[in-house]
Amino acid sequence: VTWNTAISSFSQSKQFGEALEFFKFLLYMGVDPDGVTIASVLPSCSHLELLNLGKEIHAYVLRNQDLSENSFVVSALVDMYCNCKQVREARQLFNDTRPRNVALWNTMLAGYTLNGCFDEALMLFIEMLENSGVCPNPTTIASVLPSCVHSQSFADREGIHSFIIKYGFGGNSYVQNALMDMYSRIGKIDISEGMFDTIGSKDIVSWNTMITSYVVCGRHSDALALLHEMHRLGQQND
RNA sequence: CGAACAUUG
Repeated sequence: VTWNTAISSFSQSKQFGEALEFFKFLLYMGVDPDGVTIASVLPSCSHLELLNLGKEIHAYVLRNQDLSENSFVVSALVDMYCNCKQVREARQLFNDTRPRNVALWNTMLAGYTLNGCFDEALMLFIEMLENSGVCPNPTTIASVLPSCVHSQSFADREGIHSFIIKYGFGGNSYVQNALMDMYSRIGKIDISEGMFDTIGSKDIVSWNTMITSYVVCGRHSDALALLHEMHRLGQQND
């Protein structure tokens, strides 16, 4: 338990290397890791793209009934495979896993989006809505929105917006930012502008999204004005 | 008690 808190504090402060070092040290000491340890250390493999270590951990998980049934562990494994560009492996694991909770679906959707498999992401999203019995949450929406933007075969961009409102996710800042980004990418920057003005708590991503939207459509003076306002309000950026 | 997934760059 003490070890787990050490590992999770490492990985939550983005010190992935340290988390892994500590994990290896624990194994060396003969401690056998539980589900929390595994789920805490896997994001480190994921972000550092250490596929081989991730596979070793997967092998270890397969040898242990409790670990294989831990939903946190399975999601973390799927995420690790996606971040290492092993979408096939991730999907395999996803297919073999039951029951599938929201986070597992979210992980798979985000993985498809990350790897540019936009149509697959949308297909999976539809499958989730139709026959999974699992309800989407704001994370689901924020994972799948970029795929709506980039997929050629998805035309109904406003449809997804009303869908979001219907589910009551319109107030989530991740969703708001993703929607702003979507509208500016399809050339409806006036809608992005309107959303930006009504967002109560603008974060760095909101500002960045709006500023770069102005830049890409050639409204450089608006971009600069917004940049200055951001600095005036004391936001961070780099 | 503590652990996994998301939006711009």
